[in-house]
Amino acid sequence: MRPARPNRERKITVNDVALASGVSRATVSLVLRGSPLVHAKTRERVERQIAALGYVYNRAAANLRTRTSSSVALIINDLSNPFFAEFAMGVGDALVGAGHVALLGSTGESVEWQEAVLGSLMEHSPAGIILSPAEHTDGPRLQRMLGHEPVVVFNREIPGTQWDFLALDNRNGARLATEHLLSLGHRRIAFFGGHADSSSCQERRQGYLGAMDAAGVAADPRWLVECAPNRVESRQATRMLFQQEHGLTAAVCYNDNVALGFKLGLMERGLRPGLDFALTGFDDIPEAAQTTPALTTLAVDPRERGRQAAELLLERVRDPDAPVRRVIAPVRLVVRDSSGTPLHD
Amino acid sequence: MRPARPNRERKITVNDVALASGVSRATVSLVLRGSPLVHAKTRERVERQIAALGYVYNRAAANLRTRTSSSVALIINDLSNPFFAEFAMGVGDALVGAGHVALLGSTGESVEWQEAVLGSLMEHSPAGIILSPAEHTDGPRLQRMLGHEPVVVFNREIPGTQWDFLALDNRNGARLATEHLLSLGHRRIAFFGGHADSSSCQERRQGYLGAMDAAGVAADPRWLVECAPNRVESRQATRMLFQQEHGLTAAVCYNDNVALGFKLGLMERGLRPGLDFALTGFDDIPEAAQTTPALTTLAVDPRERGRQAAELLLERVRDPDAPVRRVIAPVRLVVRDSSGTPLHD
DNA sequence: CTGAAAGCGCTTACAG
DNA sequence: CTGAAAGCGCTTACAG
Repeated sequence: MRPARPNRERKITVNDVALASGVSRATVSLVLRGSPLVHAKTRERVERQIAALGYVYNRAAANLRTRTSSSVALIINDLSNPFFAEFAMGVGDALVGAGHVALLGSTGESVEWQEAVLGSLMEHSPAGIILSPAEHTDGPRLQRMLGHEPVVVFNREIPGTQWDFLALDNRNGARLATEHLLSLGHRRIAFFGGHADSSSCQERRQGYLGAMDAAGVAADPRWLVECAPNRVESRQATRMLFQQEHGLTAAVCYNDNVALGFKLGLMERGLRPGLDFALTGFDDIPEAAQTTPALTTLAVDPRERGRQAAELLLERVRDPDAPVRRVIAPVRLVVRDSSGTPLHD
Repeated sequence: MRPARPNRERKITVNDVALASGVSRATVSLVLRGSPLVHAKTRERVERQIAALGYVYNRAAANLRTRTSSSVALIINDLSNPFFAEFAMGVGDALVGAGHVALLGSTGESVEWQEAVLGSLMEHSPAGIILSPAEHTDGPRLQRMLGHEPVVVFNREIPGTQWDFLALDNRNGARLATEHLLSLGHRRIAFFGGHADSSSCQERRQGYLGAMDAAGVAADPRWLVECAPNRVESRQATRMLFQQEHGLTAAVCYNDNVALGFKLGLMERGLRPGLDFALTGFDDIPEAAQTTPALTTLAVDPRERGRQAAELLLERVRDPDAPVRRVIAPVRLVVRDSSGTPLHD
């Protein structure tokens, strides 16, 4: 509610353009909106004045009059993660293409901050919200806060809400990774990393367990290791896995960062990734291809997901009564050195 | 200029709140803005109705009336780079704290796209612009386009413009890195990576040359190697450096990504980073601490830079006539394994 | 094809 | 302390 400072110079308005080109405001407005009602000569005259005066369309005023909005709130739980940064770029690109603009908010995985940011963004009357929610988001509370606002939820399901949802095909991705390791001869394969209470971790574990089961391999529950989805935690957590003698030869990691941390953990105890121990990741971050050995992983194309989220939201804005959608985006296995060559016992 | 769809339900306005609480619109407005003119009893009554009706303040309408703006355009050349993503988070945080919101645009280093994005964002009447410009931005053209709009330029100088500028202390950073390598006994030190026509590369090279000069070491011009500031290019470019026999023992790299690519290049030819060859980076991206050996680099705190940029801009908005500022943010040397132990010839 | 008038949701002097 | 009125920059029926 804090007021900002007014601009010094008076802004050029449709009025000024109308005066300068000798027509009414209404006509200028029609020209701006590309109406065919205006005579070509008149249009040309008006457009010349628009350029000459340096007129800038005031979309906020137009939106107020028409009770529309040309902005979309984009709330990202962790923008410092390249996956989400790429997603944000995709959203931004698609919105600009549709004449919209993204209002950016980042929450740093804090539910409180997320609420504050949402409150602030709501006052700018976005046409809708694209939300990559913070962990442990309170669904019903959020639902109450946002009312009938069009919302697309990305990546992480929010229990107790009825919004459009876009996510990766976590289950199939983990299944593909596991099948790949199985096909190389591995049997004692861990699933490593992620928080067991998050929907994406659960889905990936299901994919892993499904593949193990289908191959007739009994997965020891102790092969499911939880850890925060980042490199530091993962590196440390490898210790737990190797203190107990499980005889593991491979691991399906929750994501690339976990896999890269795991790799460091392997190297610390003298194991060579890809040779002594096989690994897979998830996300295909740029580094996956750059590291040595290069990381076998699942490509998820976050930029394209961003575009997709923007389109889903714009559709929802156009048709608020359409049935709620769950879109599961495909992922693609990218095989690289880290999963090694066929294993022969 | 494409119209969006109107919301279905009529929005709750100050009028509704006034009616429900039996006061005038003006009084509601005063309550919203926290004016002391309103009687405590009245205020309470109004606030109860605000909550009961679920009224949401329409900041766009208020801004229109007061001819102010509570948004800031944030244009980032490369959001997929964690450095800029962190910067964007810092900007966002500081803006939310000041009751403002960030309109996000990313350009992907394309000057054309940058112009399109700016044009689109300008129609939303931002209070000002924080611009991390694309390479080869045409200064005078941009200046003409943006007129007297408050602008803070980040990271990369735009020749031919007169805007506030925030950058890292590139010269001193490179100097510190070079001095560090010198202190370990290195003499044949390359400066590796970056585009020679970019201001930040020029500054870093100056810091490097200055330190070499001060140490009485003549830097061979062929030790200055250009390459795009990313890992892939850098890895390839190491070839050129080692094809010629320079007898180099260390390199100051343009940034961390270049250094990490360089490291891969070293390993490909059997050299051990930190043991056979010393390295430094610039930025202190999270990976710098995680890689093995950990990378000696310069910490630049991009999140804090974001906050700083937001504050600079808000000051500029408040006082458009204040003298133009050039703020050079300090950087801090972080010594890690990649620069190795003292060298004895 | 063009113009006069009303109104989007707010704030702000100005009276009372 | 509160209310009536004007106006921010636009668009949109409605006449002409």
